[in-house]
Formats: sequence, C-alpha cells, structure tokens
Amino acid sequence: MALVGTGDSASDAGRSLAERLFLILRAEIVEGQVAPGSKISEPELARRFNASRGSLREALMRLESLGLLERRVNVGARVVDLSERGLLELYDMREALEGMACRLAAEQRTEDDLVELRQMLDHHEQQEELQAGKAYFQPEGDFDFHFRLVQASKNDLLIDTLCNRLYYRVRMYRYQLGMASPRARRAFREHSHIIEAIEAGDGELAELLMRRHIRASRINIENKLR
Amino acid sequence: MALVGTGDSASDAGRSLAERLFLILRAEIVEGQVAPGSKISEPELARRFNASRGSLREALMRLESLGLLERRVNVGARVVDLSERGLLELYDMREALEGMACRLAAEQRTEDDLVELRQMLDHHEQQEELQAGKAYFQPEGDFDFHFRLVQASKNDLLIDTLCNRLYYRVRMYRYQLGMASPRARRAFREHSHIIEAIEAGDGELAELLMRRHIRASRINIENKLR
DNA sequence: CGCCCCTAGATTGTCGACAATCCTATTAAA
DNA sequence: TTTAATAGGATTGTCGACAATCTAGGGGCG
Repeated sequence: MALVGTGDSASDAGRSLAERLFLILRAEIVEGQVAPGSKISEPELARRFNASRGSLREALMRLESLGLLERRVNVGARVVDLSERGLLELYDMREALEGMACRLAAEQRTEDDLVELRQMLDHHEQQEELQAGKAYFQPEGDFDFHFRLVQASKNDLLIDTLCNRLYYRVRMYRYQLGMASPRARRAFREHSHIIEAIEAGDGELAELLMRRHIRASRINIENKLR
Repeated sequence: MALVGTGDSASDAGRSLAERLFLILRAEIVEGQVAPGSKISEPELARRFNASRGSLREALMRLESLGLLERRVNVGARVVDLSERGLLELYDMREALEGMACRLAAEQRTEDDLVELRQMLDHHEQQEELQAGKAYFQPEGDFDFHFRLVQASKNDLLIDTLCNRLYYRVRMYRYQLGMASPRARRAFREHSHIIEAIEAGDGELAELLMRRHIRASRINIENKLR
C-alpha cells in the first residue's frame, strides 16, 4: 500500500520498506534536496511516503548510524550540519584508511583488480582529453576509482567503513560545495602512479602515494575555502 | 513498566528504553554471555526485558550498526561470528586509524592530555610492578590508554569510529580468546615511547611508533593462534 | 519592562496486534 | 532410500493508537 516502490522495480526485490525509505532519503540528503541542518519531521515524512512511522524511524536510525542524521531523545532528528572542521576530519580519516587500503591492495592484488583499475584509468583519460581540463564528470569518476581501489584491499571492515560510512558524507560535501575540481589533470597522474605501485606490489609506496594524493586534495580544498 | 532500569539509577536518566536495552545487550555480547554466531530471538528477548518488540528492535539495529549483530530481512539477527580473518582486519584498521590519531594528538596536544596520559602510564607501571608481569588488569588498562590517546586527537569522527565502532569488537575478541597478554612489560615501554613523541610534538614519529606497537600486538596474536 | 511560570499543541517513545515471510517436519512420489 | 512438495508453526515486517516529553506562546509577578 506504500507509495515507495510501487513501480516494483527489480532493485526493490527482497528489500524491506524501511530499507527502501533509507535508500531514498540517503540520496536526498547526499544530493542536498534536504538542506543540511534542517529538522526531520517523522509524521510529515510518514505521510509523504504513505508509510507508518515505525518503518520510517528504522530508516532514520540507519541514516543516523551513517552519520547523515543526528537524533536526540525526545527532540527528533536533524540533517547533519556541514562544517569546515567536519570536512577536514573526513580528509584525515581518508588519508589513514585509503592509505592502508592501498598498502593492502598492493599486497593482496589479483589480476582482475589490476585489469579493472587500468581500464578505469584509461576511461578517465579519454574523458579528460575530450573535456580538456573541465572534467565535469571527473568527480564521480574520481569516486569510481577510489571505490574500486578500496575493494581491492579485500578488507571487508575497511571497505564498509570507507564505502558505506565515509563516502556518502564526502559526496554530501561535494554537492554542497560544488563539484568543480581544478586538479583533474594532476589527480589523474597521481592515480596513475598509485596503480603502478600496486602493480609492482610495493605496498609501502602505494600507501605513501595515496596519502600524498589525499593530502594534496585536502590542501586544494583548504585554499578554496578562504 | 519495563524491568530495565527500574532501579532508576542515575545512568538511566534521559535515556530511552531502547538505548538502555542497547547498552545491556552490547555488554552481554562483548563479554560473551551471548555466544558469537548465536541467533537472537526478538520475542524471547522482549519477554525477558518486559519490553515491546519495537523498542527491542531499535536496540538490535543499533547493535547491527556497531557490527556486533548481523541482520537479514525476514530471517532475523545473529551475533557476529568471530574469525581469524575478522581479527586481522581489525588490526589493520587500528594500525591506520590509531597511527593517525597519534599524529593528530602530537599536533593538537593540550597540557591536560599530556598530564592525564602520564598519570595513566605511571598508574600502569605501579600495577605492573606489583603483579610482576602477570598483569591481569593490563588488558583493560591497555584499553584505557588507547582510549584516552584517541581522545587527544580531537577528531570526533576518528574518535567515534575507534571508540564506538571498533573497540567493542576488539574487546569481544579479547574476551573470547582470553585476556592474558604476555607482552605487558614490552607494551608498557612502547606506550611510554609513544607518549614521549607526543610530548615532543613529533607527529610523524608518534604515528610510526603506534603503528609498530599495534603491528607487534598483531604478530603476537598471530603466533598465539597457531 | 523584563523574567519566570504555566498551559496548549505537537512531536517523540512505546506498545500490542495483524499480515507477510521463512523454517521445519511430514508425506508422497520417483 | 532419496528427493521434492506441502502444510504447520513460529518469526519478522508493518501498522495505528496511546502515553510521556518537549517547544512555543500567553499571563502573572517582581
């Protein structure tokens, strides 16, 4: 009876109503359709999706555990506030975790990992040449790259932490701050060097290069904010 | 009407029933009173605590987001299974994150941080001398140390990830594998060196030492498992 | 005029019941 | 004997309603 998923699309199969609400709301928050810091009204959202408050609350709690919502007892839920400090905290986390992911990827790499990462890199190079440095699609491409690379670490806990817990917040910041990245050309070269280190099985170098890559991106953002 | 918290203890003030259930169950899982891999029955637990299934489900979902439970739709929740692989994954995460925490702590340190860490270290030394290497209480003391050190990083995201997300699982493994640690004396010296680096404001060294410290502990565990 | 208390409205927390789904044991057929 | 289908029982997902708590606005007091 719920409005959500009446299209009965394949992606809804085996998913509970609460989970579908969670996916919808996550996208809306990440893409900024719900303003950061704004209050979430349970009755209002429940009416909007034609769902019970119970199912909605489950979705809200999942969003809280992702760090996209903040809930306080007897008060309610708010979308997280974006702050410069929060963004820099994210970068420190990414530097540590993606650095480790690169080290592990270099040690645990399979042929499939290398092939797919290479393909992705080539694809980005094509796009980048076509767009001569503008690189409108680069941000999402950048995500694909980091996402795929983290998978290659084979550490499920690390993968979950980065891909399910941190990246959605990173994307939220990108949507809010605008997606333009003047580092496209340079970022591409850095990606390329990281892959080379992983191909060579040099975990220490791969970690070092990734940490520099993320720190460079952080400095780029810091300059932009002033 | 619920059994939980009828003592009306101060710690229950301002906490919802679901949150108290969460705290109780978390302790029981971490300490092994509920066996790893065992199934969780919602009706059974609800009867035991004299609470509704709704409140209990909220507690279960929080446990899931901590990685202590695994829930599958229309099937139910199970306590996570402990595995050698899972333990090693935890160590890789800790190496990356606590290393970063040390670097940040060295850069952001306050006088309070240094004083408290020193006191803790002295306290451990006393205990350790008294017990001549046996160090029954060392595991929890070790936790106090790492816990306090992470706080000094001042990175809320990092603090939350380590203290609320990873450490409970680490403690779960320790309870399950037995708490004895033959590294007490050596671990103490390593802690001491880490503090010195933080006092000196040498972030790079502090990170390096912490990563070695955790890796040594990992190797110690690996040897024990064979 | 400013501050505090109190009432009214709305929102959140909690509960019990119904419907949908899954697991198990039994039965029948190959 | 083994396999597959099926019915029964139990468990999970979802819902609407009630009780507890918070927030906002008005009135009284210093």
